[in-house]
Amino acid sequence: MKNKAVIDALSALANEHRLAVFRLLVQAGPEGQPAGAIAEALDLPASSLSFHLAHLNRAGLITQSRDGRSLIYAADFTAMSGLVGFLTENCCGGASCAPVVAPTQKKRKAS
Amino acid sequence: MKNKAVIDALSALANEHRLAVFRLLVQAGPEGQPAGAIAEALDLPASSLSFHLAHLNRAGLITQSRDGRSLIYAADFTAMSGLVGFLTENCCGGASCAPVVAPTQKKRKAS
DNA sequence: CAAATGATTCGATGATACTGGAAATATCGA
DNA sequence: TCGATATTTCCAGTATCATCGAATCATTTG
Repeated sequence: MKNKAVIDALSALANEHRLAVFRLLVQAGPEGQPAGAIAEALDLPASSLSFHLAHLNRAGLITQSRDGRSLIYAADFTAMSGLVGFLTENCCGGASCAPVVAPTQKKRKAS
Repeated sequence: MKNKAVIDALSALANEHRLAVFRLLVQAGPEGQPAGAIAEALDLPASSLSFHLAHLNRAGLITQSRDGRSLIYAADFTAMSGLVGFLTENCCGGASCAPVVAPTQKKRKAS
């Protein structure tokens, strides 16, 4: 994964709404969701959502396909794993990060 | 890791210079590097670098400590692993991402 | 074709981020 | 204390990002 691609992906996810969209699509699985459903679930104006979807799409984190009038968006797991791979490569690859990742199972309800 | 913290970390890394700084510090290891050395290595004006270091520090990705006149910055591996943990939790936790992460080893240290 | 529907693009506005020189702060050594 | 060194803070100017209503585009249906 190129440096530029990593930055694009990071800045795409570095936004409240886009992170929410992405998580929603990850949960929705490979079948994805139409834009309208996302807008309703996240309570976002259509034009705003479209802006964010385009951003995520440009960054390669989600894919777009048409089904009739609806545009279906789905998370691109390959890109996601590439990003995580890049981060772990630069963090855990050499050092003390890896062992810390696993125990992150605790479900805390911090505000 | 809270949602807000994740966004802070992502947006901190979503910048060419800050990502470079962070990678440099990761490579530098727990001992870190003084601001001046970072500025020279990355060829950044002191005031610009200071801005970025403050940003990374606010996001919890790096730590600051003083050694004489020098301020030493070091990567915070815990925060980093928290971020990676969050991302994998939302990606690989449920699906097909995990298997892709592991094989990302071209040059690996003795296991 | 025309109407209805799902979604994008346009455009103006406000907010936030980045940059880097100059001035200020902190520390060390003589 | 003075001067040199390491960094930060201040400030302004510039650039980029986010918002969302209105207009537009694409598709289906009658």
